[in-house]
Amino acid sequence: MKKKINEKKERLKSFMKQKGFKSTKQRDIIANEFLKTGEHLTAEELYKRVSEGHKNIGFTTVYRTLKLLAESGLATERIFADHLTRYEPVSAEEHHDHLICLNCGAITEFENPKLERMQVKIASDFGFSIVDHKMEFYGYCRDCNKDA
Amino acid sequence: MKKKINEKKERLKSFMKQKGFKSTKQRDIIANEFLKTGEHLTAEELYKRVSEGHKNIGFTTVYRTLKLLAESGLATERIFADHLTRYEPVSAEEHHDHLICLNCGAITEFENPKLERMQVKIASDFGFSIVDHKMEFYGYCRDCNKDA
DNA sequence: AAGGAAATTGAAATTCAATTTCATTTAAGC
DNA sequence: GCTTAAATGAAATTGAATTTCAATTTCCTT
Repeated sequence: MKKKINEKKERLKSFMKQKGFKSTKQRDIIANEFLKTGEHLTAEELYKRVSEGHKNIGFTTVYRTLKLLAESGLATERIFADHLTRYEPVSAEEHHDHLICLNCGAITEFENPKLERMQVKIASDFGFSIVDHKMEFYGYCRDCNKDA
Repeated sequence: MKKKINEKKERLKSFMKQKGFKSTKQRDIIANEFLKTGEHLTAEELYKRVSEGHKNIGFTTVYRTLKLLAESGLATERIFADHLTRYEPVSAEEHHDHLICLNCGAITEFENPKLERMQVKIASDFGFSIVDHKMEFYGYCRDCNKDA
């Protein structure tokens, strides 16, 4: 797990070098916290986490670092039904989709190759070539079903 | 087709009565244009259409009428990758999904019962009960593929 | 049909996340 | 160490979405 994060940090470093971007303390701290956390965070949420330990890091820098991570391919921007922009570390794994609990807000990821294949087929039947897709289920998770 | 629209207008009327809302010229005109158009329109777009023939109708009223239509179950709010809120008349048909062209912006609808069933099954494997779901394909449509 | 309470309208103001600006600070090649 | 181009962060700006409020309209009651 730690290995993977270091791998990603290396990838970020080389991307930045190639683009002529500088490596800074702030970016290191922010990227580290983001990759470590591995959740669907808004810039605001990541800012809160980061600034707990580092009161001198500004929101703008967190925001821009997330954009940078997205540009370098280490993060993906996602917008769910609450309209907020969230960021998620990109894994080497397959494309995945999301289950979103309307009660507790938990976001669960899943992947299903069979579903993926079906999607590609449907699209091609329309003469449509897929670049990306998005699929979200909204409902109630196991825990919240239990409580009800 | 015209029948369906009238049916919907009836539905709207009874919803409004029940809720104690008043029927006005503006609402009639806006709802009519919206139901007639049947596309994925933003409030801004619908406002432009409506105000061509009725220069005295304000944007706010269009906006509020769309919200009202959504409340009454005659429209659905949708947000695609451009982050704008669009409204779409609700049809009696099955749930449907969207193909969105990254070049020309065309939004094509499709439905696939087999896919739906698969989705329900996947969700239930996670102990998840689905209330709603959203699926969007981003890519290039037949026409734009041709041009390239 | 007139009166009046309550809802509607629409221009303007406000909100709020997202993004940009700009003066100051910092990183990294020479 | 010096230089300069990029990075930082507080504050300002943007733009869609939403709310406010005075004037208007609907519709219920008489």
